[in-house]
Amino acid sequence: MAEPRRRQILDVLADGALPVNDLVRLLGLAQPQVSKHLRVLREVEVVAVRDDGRQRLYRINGPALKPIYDWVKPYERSWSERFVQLDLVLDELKEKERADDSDK
Amino acid sequence: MAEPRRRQILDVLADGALPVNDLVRLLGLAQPQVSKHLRVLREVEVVAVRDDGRQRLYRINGPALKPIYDWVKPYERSWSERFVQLDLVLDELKEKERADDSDK
DNA sequence: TTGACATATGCTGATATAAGCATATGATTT
DNA sequence: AAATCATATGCTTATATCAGCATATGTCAA
Repeated sequence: MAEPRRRQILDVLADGALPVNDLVRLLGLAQPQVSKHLRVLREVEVVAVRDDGRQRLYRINGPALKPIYDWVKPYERSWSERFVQLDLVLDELKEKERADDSDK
Repeated sequence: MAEPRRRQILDVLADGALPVNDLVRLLGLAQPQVSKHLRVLREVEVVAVRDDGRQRLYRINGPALKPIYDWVKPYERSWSERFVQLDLVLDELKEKERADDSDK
């Protein structure tokens, strides 16, 4: 899922479920490649399939993304505006301190 | 960052900045490996360094994780309790429907 | 400045992963 | 049943990535 093509596939699927061939068209990749990437995504369960006649509709499986969310969430704090500003100030102070030290 | 060792490093750093050798001890990896992983993490800016005497203190750079957060956040909805329950019900209905169809 | 400590980099071999092509499987229409 | 459409899989080659070892760079202490 670090692979850019996978991200791309997921981004496209974000707008809703799609059959494989639509993905092929939208991404400009060869069909086998797309199927293989989908296989990987399926195995990690970040994507789900539903058979629809001769097509197979792929959609994003939201819940599978929860672990990622949980992992990143604690850091949300560190980029919320107020804290970013505060960190900048602290960094500046730290720099100043270093400068003072080397003056000694 | 898909690499488990990187995740491990980040998890350890989550508790605060650490010098390389502490990471080596905590992770049980060889020092060069750790340095290399840190290099990668540094390049992606998901980690920041501060020189401290002969040590180099590494810490997590929260803001670099924001893009991941932003990407995953839209799906938060899909695993929040109410919706998960709803989805389960819908899936069951769908199954039932399939069963009925094959009875025909 | 020499020695010891902390960290980084270069190189090699092993392993994983993707692309590309051919082809298999499975469902649908006639 | 045959032809056709949609998707999946097998195989090969090219490329990326990691571990491990040796060694380089930079910093502090005596």
